Amino acid sequence: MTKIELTTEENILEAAKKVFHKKGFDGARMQEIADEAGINKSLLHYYFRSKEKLFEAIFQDAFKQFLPKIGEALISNKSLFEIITLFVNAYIEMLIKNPYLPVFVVNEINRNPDKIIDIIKNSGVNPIKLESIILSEIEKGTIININPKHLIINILSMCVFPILTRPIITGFLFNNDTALVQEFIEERKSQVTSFVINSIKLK
Amino acid sequence: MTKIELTTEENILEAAKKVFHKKGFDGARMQEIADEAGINKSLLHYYFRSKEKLFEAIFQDAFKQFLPKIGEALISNKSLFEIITLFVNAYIEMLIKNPYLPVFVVNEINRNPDKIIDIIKNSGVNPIKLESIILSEIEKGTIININPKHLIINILSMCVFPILTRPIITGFLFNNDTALVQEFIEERKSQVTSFVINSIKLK
DNA sequence: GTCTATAAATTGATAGAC
DNA sequence: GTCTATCAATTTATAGAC
Repeated sequence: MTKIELTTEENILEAAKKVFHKKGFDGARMQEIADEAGINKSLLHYYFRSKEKLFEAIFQDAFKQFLPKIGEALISNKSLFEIITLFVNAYIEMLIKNPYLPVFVVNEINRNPDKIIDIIKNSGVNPIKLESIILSEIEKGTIININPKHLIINILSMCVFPILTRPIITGFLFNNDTALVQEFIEERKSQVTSFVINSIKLK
Repeated sequence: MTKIELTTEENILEAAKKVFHKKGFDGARMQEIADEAGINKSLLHYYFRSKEKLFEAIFQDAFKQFLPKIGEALISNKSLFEIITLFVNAYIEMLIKNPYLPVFVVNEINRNPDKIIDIIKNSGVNPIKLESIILSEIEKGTIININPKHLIINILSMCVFPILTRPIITGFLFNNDTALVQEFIEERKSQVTSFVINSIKLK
């Protein structure tokens, strides 16, 4: 970890991310963000006009990161199985590094769908394009006939859900042994990949 | 819908459930719960001592309901495939009827894991017992060799995730066509079932 | 740009009449 | 049991000195 000199604005954004991700909009306090950033509360309003504005900045970032990116995995004509393998590994790895991200995004979107829709519109994010790839693989006869939307949701579900419910899993499946849970989450990368491929490959 | 005469306490609990599920603990207001119940704010404190106490009552109920119950599906020596089919159908059906339940539970548990652990302990809920059934099926050679914990999480993931992320799915996969999304969620029952069985059955 | 002081509004909770 | 009135604490936001 290199200690980099941050501008005040970057400093605020980092502190706000930490607090908003952990407590959500309703639970977060401007005072706590100021303390976390080591500055005065008024400065928050000086840089961002209101709590809402500051939140929007944080949420946009979080949402973009949460959205599945298959860009890198798509390069250079890889097979669907390779794409799935690469994506699952990269996505779970990102989620491990940002454990609060899924709860934060999912919660805020459900609590305030209307407000969020506007934020998303302004973020210029595009829907994923994996669907057509899956369809062409079905036509080619590489995989079984399956509704691409369901396949996509199946994959995402199995990546994100364990992160979302980690505290419950820890308690109920692993008797609060956090080391075992960490191992379990790591295993998901290979487990999800093989579970999916096993289900859609032609016999 | 039959209009049943409710006691004041039941009335409060119903209103509190509605508000807490939708807004979470931090977002919920005692005033709003009182309005929803058509009573005075002070009465909330008369029946339940504080906002926290009222919340605990609601959360315990929600958590119990959220926990997968395979009790009914286990009766009378059904095969694993039948158990999975019955469970997935019943669980998704329950989630459709309680769309705010998963976000509510997942969010509160992540925001305040310690507080929640106590509540869970007092609720007397037991860990699920599907694991041993899966293991015995593997020994019998009915299904492939798979880590039961991963299989269980896979199934739960694919049931719950679409409900949790419904607003995002609506926007990105269905261009905000809510009727299509409803149909999609209904399809999950059969899609998840066959996806799972397809993956674990011996070829 | 950054701080102190304070306003203005909200909210959980209680006291007390009926 | 139910209501009115009100307190006490919190919290976002602003005014103004430096």
